[in-house]
Amino acid sequence: MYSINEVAAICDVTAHTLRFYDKEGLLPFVGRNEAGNRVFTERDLGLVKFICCLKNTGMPIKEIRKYIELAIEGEHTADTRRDMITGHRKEVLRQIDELKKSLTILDLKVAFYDSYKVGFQGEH
Amino acid sequence: MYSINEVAAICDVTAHTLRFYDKEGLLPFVGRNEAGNRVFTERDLGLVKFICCLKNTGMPIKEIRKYIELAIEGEHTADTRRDMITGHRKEVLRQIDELKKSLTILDLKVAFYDSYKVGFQGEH
DNA sequence: AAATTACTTAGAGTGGTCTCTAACGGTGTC
DNA sequence: GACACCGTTAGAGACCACTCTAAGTAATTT
Repeated sequence: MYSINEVAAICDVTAHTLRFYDKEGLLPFVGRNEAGNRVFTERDLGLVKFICCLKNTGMPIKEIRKYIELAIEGEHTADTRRDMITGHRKEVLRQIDELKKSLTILDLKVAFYDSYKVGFQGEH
Repeated sequence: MYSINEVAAICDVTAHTLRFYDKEGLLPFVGRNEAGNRVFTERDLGLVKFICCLKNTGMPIKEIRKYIELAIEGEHTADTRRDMITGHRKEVLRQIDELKKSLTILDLKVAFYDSYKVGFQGEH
């Protein structure tokens, strides 16, 4: 069992952010103790980690909520969820590809600065 | 010579965005024609493309402005600019690395959904 | 001459993701 | 009992990067 601050530390977010996610419907699975405080099980922690993975790869909160809602709904939504993840996987591949292209441009720029240093004159 | 809309089309942004960038100090090098309209040279286009490259890889507008200001300042800022780009290059490498890690997690999830389909029962 | 098109400006509004504040409640230790 | 500490809520505010509006100018087409 984990407190909100423990989960926050593990997932590298603030407790504020987790409460914000809860308010946005991303954490409907989280239970409470007698005092009304959020209590995260090991399984909850795993889901939060996955939510952070989706967030870190640019999935909007709305779509993450949709995914969570489907997960809560039950087994019969598994196909839809699989499709969401494979679709998002493609998007992540696209992001990686774009970043790699940009990296090439940055490398060229650095190469220019280096060539400039040794006397080559060109445009910047 | 290019109009704002031509540059917008080439760089896959809107003219609105280019004017916004201008207002933010990202395009101080762009000239005007007799009518007061922005006119982009081939060299300007190259710089806008590079600005978009920086933006697409997550460099904040403030930092891009700093880079542009240095470039305008002259040759003696070349070292600083080189450092900015190599620093940003590292950041892009970090982004790619993180995306690849996230991709692995997504792959595992897809694999789970597939194993689930053929009868394996586990956590979701 | 009127309409259309392309551009201009200042400035307001939007959307997303936090981020923080204020006021409060319950638990543990001295 | 007092205080620290961890948690709660509603809601305001911040920040970024646009995105759009309103009102206007200038050139071109019909």
